[in-house]
Amino acid sequence: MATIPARNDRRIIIHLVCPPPAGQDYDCFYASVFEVEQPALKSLPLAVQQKQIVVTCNYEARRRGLHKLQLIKDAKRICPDVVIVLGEDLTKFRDASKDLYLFTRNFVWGGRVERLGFDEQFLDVTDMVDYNTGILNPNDLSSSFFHLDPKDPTAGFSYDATNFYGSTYPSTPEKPPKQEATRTPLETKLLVASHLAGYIRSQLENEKGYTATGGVSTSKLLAKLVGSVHKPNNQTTLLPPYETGTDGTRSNITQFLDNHEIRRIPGIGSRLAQKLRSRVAGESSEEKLTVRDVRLFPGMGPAMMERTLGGPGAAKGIGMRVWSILHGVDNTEVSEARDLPTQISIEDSYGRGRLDSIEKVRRELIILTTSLIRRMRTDLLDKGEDKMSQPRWLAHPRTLRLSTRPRNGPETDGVRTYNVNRISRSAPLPTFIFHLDENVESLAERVAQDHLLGMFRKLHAEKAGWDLGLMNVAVTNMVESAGDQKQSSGRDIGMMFRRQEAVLREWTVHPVDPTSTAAGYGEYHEQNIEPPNLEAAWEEDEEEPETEFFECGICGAAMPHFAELAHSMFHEAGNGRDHSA
DNA sequence: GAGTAGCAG
DNA sequence: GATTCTGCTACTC
Repeated sequence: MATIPARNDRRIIIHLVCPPPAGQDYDCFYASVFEVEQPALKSLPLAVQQKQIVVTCNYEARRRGLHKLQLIKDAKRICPDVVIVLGEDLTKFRDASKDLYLFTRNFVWGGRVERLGFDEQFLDVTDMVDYNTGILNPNDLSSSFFHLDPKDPTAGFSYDATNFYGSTYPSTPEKPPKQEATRTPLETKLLVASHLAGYIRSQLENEKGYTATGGVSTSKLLAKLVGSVHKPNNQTTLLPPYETGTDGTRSNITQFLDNHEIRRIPGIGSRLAQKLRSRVAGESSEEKLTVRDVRLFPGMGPAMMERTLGGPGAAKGIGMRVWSILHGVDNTEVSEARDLPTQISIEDSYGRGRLDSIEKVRRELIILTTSLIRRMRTDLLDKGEDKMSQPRWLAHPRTLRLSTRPRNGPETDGVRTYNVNRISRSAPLPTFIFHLDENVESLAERVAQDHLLGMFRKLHAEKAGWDLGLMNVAVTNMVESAGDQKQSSGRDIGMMFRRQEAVLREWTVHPVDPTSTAAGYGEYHEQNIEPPNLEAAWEEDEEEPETEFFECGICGAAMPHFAELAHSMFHEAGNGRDHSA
């Protein structure tokens, strides 16, 4: 038996899809947003259009034979009375998604909610469930109370802890409800969590008008997969046992995962599935491959997996990672709420002949950049609480990227048949883009004219002959603004110390040790600390920043202004003149 | 840092 | 298979 990493079954994770997918991988979030806006649409066949395509549609449309990624003209032929709404501008969907996310985050201690796309969320509810499992009264399970706030005994909801809320896998309708005494601790926690999932789903429906499918288990992988067992508008909890017993009882995880088609497993995309298929089923097999087929293939293990999936370009440790997920082992954390995106991009696609001259390109670049700057202003700008305070950039992207997709793909390289279809160029983002006193259109024109067009010519050196299917303008390489009082004061003292050390190292001259700079740089990455950020450098375009120095009254050290807060906290924490102490 | 690949909805 | 309009991570150079 090959080794796999131990599964961490101490966590409890809930996965929500909003709204529930109705079929295979069917997401109709966009359609739901329109329905919530205009409830009359619910009973009509509704399709959301982007370009020539139905990107998604509601249940009624689906019932009439429409489906995702269908051509508009086919949709109209099949269902002549279909209501078509335009969904190329994602603003509305982005806003709805954020609203739902902030809503669920209210319930979850520590804000442990991660978003996946617009319509999915992972909730790490370990602490809430542990707390509420601990206070269960075994003598009166049927009238339990779930505490949503340990400091407010009235906050929460009543529930019946003798049974799971919603469905389970395996479903056990024929068996009588188990007595609490016979439940394992894990089973009890999952049961309690199922009621929390049900409560959050009902709140989502009552308060926001969105139905959701839920999955409850101990990892993101399992919660997500089990959530799609009972759809729509239901939830499923993956029941223990999670381990294969010595007495031969089968792990429900293996049971559950084994029948899944390999491609359906999150993390196994089309490329990995293809590689696995050719290893296990031979080169040109059309058959659907299940997790069991792969797992039980003779000689299969982490090593063969690595040989199958590894190679140049592959992620490190891919073999072990995939081998683990086939056994239901996924110890990836639910990432903490992120309040800033790591990149923002705007793209549009173009029909034949729509983008075949530099003048057309220029016009489109201005349009794209206008949207991009608007998005930067809504997503990266802190508007300030009162009218007196100045808006402030929360982050400064440092890189501008232009991507295009030539209509027939780039030069076919003969070996690879599949379409690697985007090409891109990046450059430093001009800092005038952050000017708030200039109007968006004229900023966009400058960016397009003075920066993007040059990048475009690098991508497409030929003066003519190209015909582009897509252009995308992005800002990436986001650097959060440091020195913001609100943010800084929220951090713990340990964070301050590490920041302090990093800041000082950067500003200390080490003439004898040439490795010191590199060592300091490495630390930012290891500890995930931002390098010192010269805020002033971003504010003005051509001018050199004038760094104001602060002199510490305790130790006499001089430092740039941004280090002052960290430095004084260093002393407040009881440190004296001697920094080496 | 630049550019690409592959994952996701 | 790729079609839409994104956004994330991680690789190579």
